[in-house]
This record gives sequence, C-alpha cells and structure tokens, in this order.
Amino acid sequence: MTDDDAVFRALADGSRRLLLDRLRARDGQTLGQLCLGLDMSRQAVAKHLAVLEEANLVAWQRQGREKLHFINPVPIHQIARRWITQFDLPRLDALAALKDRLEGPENDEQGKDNAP
Amino acid sequence: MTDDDAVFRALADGSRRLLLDRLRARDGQTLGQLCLGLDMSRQAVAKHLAVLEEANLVAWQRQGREKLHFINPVPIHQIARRWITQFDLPRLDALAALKDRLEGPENDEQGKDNAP
DNA sequence: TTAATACGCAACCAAATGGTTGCCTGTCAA
DNA sequence: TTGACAGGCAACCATTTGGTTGCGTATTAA
Repeated sequence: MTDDDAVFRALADGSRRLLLDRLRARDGQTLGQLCLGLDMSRQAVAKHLAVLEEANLVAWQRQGREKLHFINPVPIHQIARRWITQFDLPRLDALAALKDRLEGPENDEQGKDNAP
Repeated sequence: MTDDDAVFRALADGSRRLLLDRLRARDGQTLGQLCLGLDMSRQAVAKHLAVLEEANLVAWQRQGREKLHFINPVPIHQIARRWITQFDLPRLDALAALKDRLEGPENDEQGKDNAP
C-alpha cells in the first residue's frame, strides 16, 4: 500500500538483509557471485533480488550475459529518517552523541529491556 | 534468528506499524481502544500485538480486567542506529543537517529514484 | 558451430501469515 | 449474584512466502 511497505517487507527477511550486506560490501555483483556461499538455489536468490528490486533497494544493469546488481541506499535512508523523526524526535540529540562516538575510538553498548 | 529479525518481521506489516503509530500518539491503550477504528477483529489486533510484544516493541501491564499497552522505542532505536551506521556511515553528517531542519521551520523533500 | 556459462520462466510444494469464528475465563458494577 | 465487559484460547481457512526442480534462452568462448 504505502511506498514504504515494499521496503519494510523486503527488509523483513534475513536472507535479503544478507544480500544487501553483501552488496554493501561489494557493489555491482552478479547473481552467481551473490549465490556463492549462500546455501540456497540460484532461483531462490533471484527471487529475493526481485523483491529487493521491487522495493527499489537494488537496481541492476545488463552487461552481456551478466546482470550486475547495485544497492540503492535511498529507501532505507528515507525510512530511517522517517522513523527516527517520528519515533525518536525527543532523542534525536542522541544521534549527535552517536556521531561523536563513531568519530571517536570505540563503540560502547547501552541499555536494552524495560518490560514492566 | 537474529534478535533484529523479530523486529524487522514485526515492522513488515502495515497494520502493526499502524498500531505502533497509535500507541505513539497515545501510550497505554487497551486492546479495545486499539481496535476502535481498525476494521479488523479484536483477535486479529491481539495477534498483531502479540507479534509486537515478541519483538519487544510493545510491553503491557494488567490493570484489573484491562491490559494497557505501552510502546518500547528501544528496538527501533537500535535498528535505526545500526542500519544508519552500517549503510550510511559516509552520509552520517546528513543527520546533522536533518536535525537542523527539524529544529528549523519546514521539511523539504529530496530525490527518490535512480534506477539505471 | 558447438558447448559451456549466466540467467529467466513456470510449475509445484510446505510452511508461515493474516484473518476469521466460537467459546471460555476473569473482573467489575448493578 | 448476575450480567455485562475485557480479554484469552483454539480451531480453522485462504493466501502469501520461501523454497525447490525442470527446462528454455541468450551470450560468450573453444
């Protein structure tokens, strides 16, 4: 329905997030390359890529008989922005601290649960 | 599998995102209240809430015969942070600009598609 | 030209998902 | 105490999802 919906759905699957990770590590890979360590059939990977394409998270380009896949960070960017602004507006300044930490030496953790 | 997985899955459904929106608008609502305008059976909403609870996105508290639901922003926070840092590290400074815009008057849009 | 490579298409399958209905339990108020 | 109200549980159903296999097509290399 929403345009985000496709993105959320695409991100809902671990295999697809893994594919995004791999593309982030090295952009412009072919289907075959993306299949390599994955314990999944080529067609399964192709289907996942189709979902990612439909969500506009991955774009591709023909090169001869190869299909090179490229990651598109914009939708994630938008969603992250939206959900940060909608959910965490009061804590947005925490991101400044995050930025500081990232530019600094090490990352530390912070609290997790607060179930009543 | 991952701890994020439950969160991503939970966020994948529009109805559940809507429930989170409603809780964000007013925290501590009962099942019945959350059902009100939703064109879904009470049990369907209860199931969605169960998914959100399992992802630790919603916590609840008994009060007599009522069950008050509370939103927990931490998991989204964590995911947003992770995905921003993993995907957008080079653009992290854009968040500073975002913060400026949010503290300023109006929000403008930016580019969408870039399929080849 | 032939064969190997890289991918697409379609059918099929099991399991998960989102939803329903029916009925049961606990709590509050008359 | 007796309803009415808020919610829980379980069975059931249709569709979607994630995956497979089999076969077909285009491109490259021998």
